[in-house]
Amino acid sequence: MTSSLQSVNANALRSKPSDSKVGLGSFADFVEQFPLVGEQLYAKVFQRNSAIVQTQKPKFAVANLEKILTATFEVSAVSGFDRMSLRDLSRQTGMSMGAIYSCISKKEDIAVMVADIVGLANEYIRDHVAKVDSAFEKIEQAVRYHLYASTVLQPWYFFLFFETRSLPEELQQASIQIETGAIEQLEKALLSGVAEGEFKTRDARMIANTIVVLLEDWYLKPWKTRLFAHVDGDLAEQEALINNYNRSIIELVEKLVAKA
Amino acid sequence: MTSSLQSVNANALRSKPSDSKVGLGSFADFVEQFPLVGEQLYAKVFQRNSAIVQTQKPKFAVANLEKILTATFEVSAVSGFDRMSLRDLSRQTGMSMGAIYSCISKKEDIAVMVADIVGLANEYIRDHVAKVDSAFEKIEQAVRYHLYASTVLQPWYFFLFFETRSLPEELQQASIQIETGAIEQLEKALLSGVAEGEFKTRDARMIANTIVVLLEDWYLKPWKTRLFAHVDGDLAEQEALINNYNRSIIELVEKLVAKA
DNA sequence: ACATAAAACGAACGTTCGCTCTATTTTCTG
DNA sequence: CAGAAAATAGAGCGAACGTTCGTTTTATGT
Repeated sequence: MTSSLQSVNANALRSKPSDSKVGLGSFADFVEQFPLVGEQLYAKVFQRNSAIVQTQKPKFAVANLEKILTATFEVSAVSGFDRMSLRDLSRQTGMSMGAIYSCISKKEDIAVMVADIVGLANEYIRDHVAKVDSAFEKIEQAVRYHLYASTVLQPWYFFLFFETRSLPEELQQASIQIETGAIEQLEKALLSGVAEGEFKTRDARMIANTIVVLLEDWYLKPWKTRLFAHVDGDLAEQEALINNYNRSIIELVEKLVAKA
Repeated sequence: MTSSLQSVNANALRSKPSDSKVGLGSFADFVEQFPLVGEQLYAKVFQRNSAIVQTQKPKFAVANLEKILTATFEVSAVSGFDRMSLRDLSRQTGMSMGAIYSCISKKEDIAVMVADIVGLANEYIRDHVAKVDSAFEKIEQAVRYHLYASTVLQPWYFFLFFETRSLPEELQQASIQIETGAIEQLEKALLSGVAEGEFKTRDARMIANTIVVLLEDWYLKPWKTRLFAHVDGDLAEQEALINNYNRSIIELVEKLVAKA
């Protein structure tokens, strides 16, 4: 019960994770700066999917998208997207069938929009990491940014993982490539660290893969850390839990690469 | 492309993994000895679920269960259990609707039987590991046995992971407990290794959790190692791939626990 | 060869699905 | 505050779902 996954110690409450000038600050800072939080998130959903969203007026569209997506996450986390009927969705959102279909045009559209946002979030991560120079810091920032983004967007990441098969075929491929892309990005960073003498490992791909599955674990099994039990609760507590898990991953990587 | 996840070197072809007297031999040995392979598997399904299986004569029941479960794995790996209609299943098995319903009594029963077998396999793993003394060997054997079992039963493990939500509530809990149980078992082994001075780590739970997610990765993402592309093919090649992945995990653990 | 019981069959059942349609209400605009 | 435009409600559509059932076929024991 004193394990790093469950307990939160005082050190973890620090929020000064990196000294790089492009480095990411605390989770609180991230939440203020990340473009896919709160109202901005659903505005972005509307903006990027105006082709499939039927409602034209942003005011209504954004509000309805929020209702629909929130309800989708709630219902389908329990029973899955396929078992969620549009009548369930109507009940949960308080919207009528017509209201829902004046916002989306097919049930599948909901899944498509989720895939789009998660893909966008991963682009942000990729772009952010590309700005970092040192190999080790690349990894540190990739892990941190990914944890932050997948905390804020936990239901989105979770949904995409489990409901990929509800997507049109082309998007299924794209969704798999998000994972392989993340592995390759980390592997590249590790290999360049080895080339520059910063790291020592023969097993870059295994390490990269380990990092990725640990990151997936964070948003797939939140009950392991009880993070999302208080999702509406204390931001400082969330911060502590993330920093704690983040540090566990980084320490693990340090041991694996025999960092110089 | 020379990474440990994808390449197979000559060393990995060895099949003498352990010197313990209760230690597990090669994958080939395991396949001969494991009670949930080939015909025995479906006989066991029938035996343990005779209460819900409608067909009485074992001869018919076993043959039909094999058809139904095989077809379920094939269809629902692509489209998910919910989207798989019993008409799909009828087409894929070559059985009529009536024939299917003279074997099972509800669609849900299929998922229940899968959960039962995976649960049983994990009991075998637990019992096997309990016989081992040394802490490090406990971990080694747990990893090896788990990889072997989840290779042989890959569609079963895969299905249970993705379709837990199709189970009755009580079994959903049980299915989660399989994972938490595995983590706790490994954590205990690690902690006892620390107590005996065999290991040195402050982070037993994180390491245990890392092992478990890597084991899950093996059966969830077989395309990463292309293992199951030749599932009907060369046993020696499978053996090599498993040993390779197994060794990657063990080496990783050795680095993490600073083994004495 | 026959009798009996189990198994296989497939059309049909009631239900629910995703989705559409239109009368009505709400919101925006001049 | 009037009129146009947009959004809504919820009944209704055909299709597909899981399941049932009366019947036929097959296997088994004598």
